[in-house]
Amino acid sequence: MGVSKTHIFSPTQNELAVVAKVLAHPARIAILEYISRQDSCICNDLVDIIGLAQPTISQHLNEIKKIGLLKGTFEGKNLCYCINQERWEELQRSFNEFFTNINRNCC
Amino acid sequence: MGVSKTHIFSPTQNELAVVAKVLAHPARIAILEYISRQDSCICNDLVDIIGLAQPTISQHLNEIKKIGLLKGTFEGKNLCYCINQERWEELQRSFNEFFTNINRNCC
DNA sequence: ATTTAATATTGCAATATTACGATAAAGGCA
DNA sequence: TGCCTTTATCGTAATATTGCAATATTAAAT
Repeated sequence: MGVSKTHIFSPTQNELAVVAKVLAHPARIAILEYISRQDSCICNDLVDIIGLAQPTISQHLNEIKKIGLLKGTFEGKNLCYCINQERWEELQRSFNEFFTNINRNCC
Repeated sequence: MGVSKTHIFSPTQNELAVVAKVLAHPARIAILEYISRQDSCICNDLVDIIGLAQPTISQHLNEIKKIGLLKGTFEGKNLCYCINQERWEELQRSFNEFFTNINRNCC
């Protein structure tokens, strides 16, 4: 069938999976890393830096935006994307909780 | 084209993305959580617990195994899957490093 | 108002993922 | 040996993802 049966899993499990899916592409990892390295947040050169076509970059940015990780504001003609700090720390906590809650003392 | 252009990204970026992709499905999150809750590591009831067909569970286990997160050993008739503690901690460090290295002081 | 530059959207092709029925393989047990 | 139970693999259908060319949109600049 090809459909994820999300309804049989808990909200927590689904949310973690959704966030992981956004991180599951090197371009999106690279985009996040690049934005974080910028002093200002003008990022209209992502296309040149990453090496993917402009529509593709736009789509990846949209995926990242969907989980609330980007705040976008206009600065003149150009769009300015920044990382949403509160959301970022929230996700960091979620992942860390997931990793530490797993009991590995077996075998 | 539909192909991830992995060659234009760094090994670190690709590796993080590969691991995130494994976590990007609620069934695999649920499987990891279930295995971690077991005292022993006999996990032949995953099919009943998760609610997916046996071949599907087998495939998910295989995805998790591919990134080295599972150690499998035979115990009589049944296969025993356990979490690979060293690998688990390694991935926890990778994710934590990624999350903490991102500079969010902008906007 | 027209041009220019940056980003978004649409449409489509190639490929990947998800899921399961059918079947195979392997070990334990009668 | 033959049967049962458990896990793996194959084949296939449905859907999702990735990527880009073409086009649309938006706002600044001329």
